[in-house]
Amino acid sequence: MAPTSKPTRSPASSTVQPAAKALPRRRRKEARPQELTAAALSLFVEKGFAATKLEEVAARAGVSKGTLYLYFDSKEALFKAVIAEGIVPALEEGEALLAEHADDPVALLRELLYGWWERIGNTELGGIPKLMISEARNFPEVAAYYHERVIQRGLRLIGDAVRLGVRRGLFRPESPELVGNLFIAPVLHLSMWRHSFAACCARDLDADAFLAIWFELFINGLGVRPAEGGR
Amino acid sequence: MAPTSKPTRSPASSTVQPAAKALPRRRRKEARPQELTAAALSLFVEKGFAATKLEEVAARAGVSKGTLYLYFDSKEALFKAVIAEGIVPALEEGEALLAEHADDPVALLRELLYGWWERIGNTELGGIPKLMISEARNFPEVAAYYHERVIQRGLRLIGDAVRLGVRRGLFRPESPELVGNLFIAPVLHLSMWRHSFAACCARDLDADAFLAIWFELFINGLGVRPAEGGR
DNA sequence: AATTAATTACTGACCGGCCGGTAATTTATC
DNA sequence: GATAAATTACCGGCCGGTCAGTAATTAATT
Repeated sequence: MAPTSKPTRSPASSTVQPAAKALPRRRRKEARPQELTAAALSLFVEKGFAATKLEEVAARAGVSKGTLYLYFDSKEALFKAVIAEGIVPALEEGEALLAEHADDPVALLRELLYGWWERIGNTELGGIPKLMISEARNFPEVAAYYHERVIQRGLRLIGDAVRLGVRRGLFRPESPELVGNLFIAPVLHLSMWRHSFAACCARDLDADAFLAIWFELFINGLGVRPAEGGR
Repeated sequence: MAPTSKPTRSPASSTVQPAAKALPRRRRKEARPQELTAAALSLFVEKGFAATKLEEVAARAGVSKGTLYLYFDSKEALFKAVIAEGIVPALEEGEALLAEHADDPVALLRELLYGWWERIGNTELGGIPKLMISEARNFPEVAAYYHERVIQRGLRLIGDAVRLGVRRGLFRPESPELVGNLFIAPVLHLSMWRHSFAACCARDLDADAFLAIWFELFINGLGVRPAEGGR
């Protein structure tokens, strides 16, 4: 970390070294942006946005810092590109599921849950929720960008699925917004755990078991009840 | 964030100014540590650990940076003191509830949930979960400290409550560790939301409604079912 | 009680290293 | 040899941590 205070003793190499040894210095204008955002993603996820040095990003992409500035105007611009490229496609896939399973809200939610896990949570992209939560307050512009293009869109999708279930009399009629937030909270917890404490000093959770229990508990808990109440 | 890149345009004042105007320079050896940890807590919560400048902490405590170093050896030492002072007492209170409600696991869980919200979540301390998740990987020593003294202890407490309910035939016999993580995920989500997006560019959630729905859904979902299954 | 001596809490200027960003230069390609 | 691509050298500001010195307080001496 380079921020205000270095991690003092970060485990990984602190010396910046090129990914590959001095290659003959190729020119590959087309491939550069992707290589840079890929390198940036893994470093942002690993150390956070503020703590990641642009020189490292460049080195991991096999390029010099100056080259990075040929393709991105600033560190924040690079950040936005990482988000746009990484998350938005997966979100579109999720929206396709809505039409596909409109007749079965429970199956839809299950597809969304496991689909998210496979396409995002269980991937390098799974570090993005932690990244955004961590940096939102210090980089409001990026946060607004993410909130508008990812969070609102994702919550609308879940909310639609919940409304579908309510309309069919499968779920109790609670606020779709709150229920949507409830639905994602445990999976976000899972991915954030993996990218924080589990990455430094704690056991990881059993993801498959966790998701299975959660889905069952959620559907069971939201379902219309027989007679008695938890209260 | 001071780290590798400044927030560039952080909303708040970036000029450091003393909390009170130049007082005659009092000497208050006894009160200093508390004043410093209090100032540090609010700044850490507001901007994160790495992004908080020690000069700011000192200024908010009405003291100079040099004085801070008379009481704490380093920035990390200050961090640990903030954690220890802020969270541990509340945790002890929670453990007292276990004995008090050993006969009624549902009531126990409700007390733990709402107690946490009142004593931590709805307080300045509510920023600590986000803080720790954000900084864990870059400051593994502090993370280990927090994991050992707060997380493990808290999860053990919840796990005990769940085991109690299982033994009485109220809850289905799922892994107490996973169920414990499930139980806390939404409340952590709530407090982290408040200290990230809600603090910069999104609406806050209705905490009371959120907690009520969550508790009902959780108890209802974990309860032994009649016959049919969600799958 | 007044003066001085010794102690201790506190200050703020300063240092060294770091990193985002820029400009000058070199190398590749046609 | 002209142009585009990439590198290297460099700048300026920032911040954790240090330290020589100052102000407040207490103790000793008369």
